[in-house]
Amino acid sequence: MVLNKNITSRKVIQNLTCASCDNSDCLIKRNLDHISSSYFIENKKTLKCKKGQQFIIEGAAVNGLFFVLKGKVKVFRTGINAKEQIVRFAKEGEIIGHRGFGTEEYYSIGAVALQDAVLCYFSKSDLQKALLENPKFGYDMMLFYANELNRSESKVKSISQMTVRERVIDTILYIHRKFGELNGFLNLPLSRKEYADYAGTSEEQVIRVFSSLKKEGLIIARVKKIGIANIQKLKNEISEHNFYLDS
DNA sequence: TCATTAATCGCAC
DNA sequence: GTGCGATTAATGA
Repeated sequence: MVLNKNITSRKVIQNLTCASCDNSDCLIKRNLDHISSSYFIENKKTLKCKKGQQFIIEGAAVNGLFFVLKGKVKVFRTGINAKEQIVRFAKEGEIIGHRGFGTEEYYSIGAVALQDAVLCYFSKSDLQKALLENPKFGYDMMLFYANELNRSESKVKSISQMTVRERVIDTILYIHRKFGELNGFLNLPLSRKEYADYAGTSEEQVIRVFSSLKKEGLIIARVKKIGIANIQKLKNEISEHNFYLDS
């Protein structure tokens, strides 16, 4: 585990306001017109996170939530034998730590930046007020929760019913859907271990599946850069499970 | 360059 | 399918 390296010092930047932010994927930004309480926006903090830095620690007290302004993040849970289960990956505009909202007192997940990231942080009480005062905002938030729940439910199914090979393919397709491609490679470099942690298998299995997929000409793998050579064939392999619905 | 870290592969269970 | 350990490749100081 390489986790506990960089969990200190979160840098706070002051000069970023929601009004000047251009992140149209952000739930807050999208609802800025509906949010009347200005204190809510004023109290937000913007943090910079370096690559590999952990900004949510499992078991820490929940005081608010994070929105990803820039960068990519992985969210995970530590299981027995310190095994990491990656719950999801998040990109710009997504909420992190949302399950801690409401009645939960402690984070049940950890989160680390996969690349240099900028995060917006809102306190729980401010957010609560804003949600109560703005139905449209609350509704958007609810849609987000519904989506997350749906995805997490399909994930349970995939882990219990798919073979290792299918799960790895599913993971590749998930990354592809979510982060897209750049120069023919998935736009998110991940280690084999991270693929394994998401797919619920071991690093070795991922390597094995990758090399057979490579031989079959379905993917291209150059170290951390993974490219999809034949997306249709990959989709076909897991089509009977209907898993490419999730986000 | 050298040291560290990640990726592979073979092999036993 | 799983997991250890040796080997090799890649990356970073």
